[in-house]
Amino acid sequence: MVFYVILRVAIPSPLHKLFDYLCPVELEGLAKPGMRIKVPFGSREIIGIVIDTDVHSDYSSKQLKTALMLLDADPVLDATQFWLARWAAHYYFYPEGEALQQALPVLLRKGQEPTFAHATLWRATAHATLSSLATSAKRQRELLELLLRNPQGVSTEAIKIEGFSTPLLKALADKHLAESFASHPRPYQFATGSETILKEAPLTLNEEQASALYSLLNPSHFHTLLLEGITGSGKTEVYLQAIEAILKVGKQALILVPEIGLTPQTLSRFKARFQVPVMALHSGLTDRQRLDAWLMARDGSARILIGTRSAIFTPMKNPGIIIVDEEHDPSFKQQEGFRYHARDLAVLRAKKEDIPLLLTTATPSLESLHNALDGRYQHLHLRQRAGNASAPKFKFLDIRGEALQAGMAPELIHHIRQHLSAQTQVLIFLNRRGFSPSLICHDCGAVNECTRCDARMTLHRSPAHMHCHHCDRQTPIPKRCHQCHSEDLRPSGAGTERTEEQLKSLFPNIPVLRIDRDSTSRKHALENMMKQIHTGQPCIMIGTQMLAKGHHFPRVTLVAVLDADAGLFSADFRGMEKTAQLILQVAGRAGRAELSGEVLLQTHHPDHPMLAALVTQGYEAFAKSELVLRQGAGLPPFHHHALIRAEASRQGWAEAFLRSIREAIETHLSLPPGNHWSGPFPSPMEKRAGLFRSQMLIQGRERRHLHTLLRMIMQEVEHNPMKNKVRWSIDVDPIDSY
DNA sequence: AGCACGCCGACT
DNA sequence: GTCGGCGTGCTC
Ligand SMILES: [Zn+2]
Ligand SMILES: [Zn+2]
Repeated sequence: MVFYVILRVAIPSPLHKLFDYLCPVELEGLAKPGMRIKVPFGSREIIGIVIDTDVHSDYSSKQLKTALMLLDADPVLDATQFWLARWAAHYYFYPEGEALQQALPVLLRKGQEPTFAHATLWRATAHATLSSLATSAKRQRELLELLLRNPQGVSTEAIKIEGFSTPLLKALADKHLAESFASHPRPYQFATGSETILKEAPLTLNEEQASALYSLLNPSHFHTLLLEGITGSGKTEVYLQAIEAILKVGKQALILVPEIGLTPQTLSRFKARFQVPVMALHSGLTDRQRLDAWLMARDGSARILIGTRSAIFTPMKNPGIIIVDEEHDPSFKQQEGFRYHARDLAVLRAKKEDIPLLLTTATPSLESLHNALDGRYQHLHLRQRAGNASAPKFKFLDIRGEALQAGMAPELIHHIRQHLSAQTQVLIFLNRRGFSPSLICHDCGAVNECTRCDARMTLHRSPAHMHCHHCDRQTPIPKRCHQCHSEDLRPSGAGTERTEEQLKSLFPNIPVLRIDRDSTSRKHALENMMKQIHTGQPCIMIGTQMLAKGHHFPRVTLVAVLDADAGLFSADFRGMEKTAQLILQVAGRAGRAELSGEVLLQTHHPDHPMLAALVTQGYEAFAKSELVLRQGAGLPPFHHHALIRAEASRQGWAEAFLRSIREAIETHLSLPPGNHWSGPFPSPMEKRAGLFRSQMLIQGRERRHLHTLLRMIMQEVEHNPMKNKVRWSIDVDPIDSY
């Protein structure tokens, strides 16, 4: 009898299973979990990840194919990554092979070696000293310093990342102070022990900051600190100093920031403070740059790693701390495919690696607040504004019965005029792009709708076209009504373009800057507008969420929110929370330093209890009463949600599919306790991008029982004859219900 | 998701 | 006749 060694392999395919292969004799003893392996799969050969070696298979050795080759001598995925990606795959019901794949840089998925690009390295020549350069040659001296600190060589790439230009390097080379040599090891390395960490001195902490820093670093083991502080309260300084402390003991820091938060300004803040290699992991990197960054993180040479959602899977050799900045930001939850929440995975990872986790925000998510109130997180506040700046004054502008001009009440326009004449800047927030959200026939009332979605087309003027924001369909602006052929088509409602136009005509001598995705899509457009704003001259900014995140406007004294009612009566139970967070975030742009700010909220509901609580008692009071409502209604974070979505090309198919799943389970199986199942019902926007959508919601009192039910659903889908006619997905802990 | 296999319409 | 349309089924 022959014994075969059998390998269990995760294959990147949408199938929710693992696959077994015979281990070729020459690979016996070599294959380890976390290694890439090439295997035959159907008619092709693909790269999978070894999950387990020497397993028992339900398939006979005759049915099993033989694995082809190992791609790694050591696991590419370290133990933490391997565990985290698999844990997330199970928790979010995503195929393990796909999840593991997403934890790897693209080049490794394609089978490339986990090595740095062949690079030209630079080092100082044997006789080079700083005194060989004139004191006036500041940048050259800095570059030479860098080279002197790294006698083993620095790659051209790393020199550029540090902000030195090629001519600068050439100047040193011409003076025979620097020389190049070929190699392909890591492009960057600091000798441990002798490294300089800081480039600039840290600021002095106030008492609250100092105690937050202390709580974060003590103990140095796993614990989660939720640090709540308004803009300008110095949260960043706290974590910069926490990073400094962990760098001093030779460890690395991982910082997650929201999708629009990874700006050059954010990065320069770190680079200005720290001497050590800072790596940004963002969508602008080439596959090669991403792999190099990943490798530098893994071998410990990159000390500070800043990235968006997917950076949670970046390996670290010496993990010291994880920081999730703006922890409430929805971009930490992936909205399609592998629907993980990076903040939640950060908790898991920090626990696994036994390091502190810092969550910072001005407006905690109710999930995090709930965890803090339950004692799972420490919760500290920074209540003092830096430089003793006074908090902005909030005021409701009751717009009931008011005649609005492009979304603005006369009193608002009056306020804008006042602030501008005081030579300060005004920021207007309207979370709606385009000129107008609908185009209506004045004679018959017909609305211009998207043919592929249950939604109105948005009118854009620059450039002029109709645009569906749900499926991206674009058409010319119609000249006549499609129903009655009238030519009297009128835009109804205001978007940023329309408000911009109105402001320009009201204030012809004042620059009006529109900041939204459309106006900033051209390269440097945003940068140029920011430059103009930072001259400090009076101006009006009108924009969407883009304005609310990341940017600081010290000369702004008036912030106006045109539609504070946006989330008030939304079908989504998180609407109120999202609106409150946005309002406070926008308000945080006003009145820094010596100028005090004013925040005007245009609303039809100045007496709405939640809105009033937010404005008069602050976010925390608001959030606590919102938590009470959630608890009463059995909503998250008290109960847990999972949303089963389905879509199909024909109306009714998606719903029929979901219904048959539900019926099959309810008639043949006994349900785990504590779950409340609702639906299927049509999605809030039933038709979108030409597909008809339906969904079911499951609310579970206990996670394990909810997951048991979800596993039953997975099983049932496998055998369901309609599964190929629909696209479907499970969303665990969904953050919206579209 | 890929990819092959297979069974009908319309093109050289 | 055969090229290709995409429905159906399978991947250890
Ligand atoms: Zn009409
Ligand atoms: Zn559409």
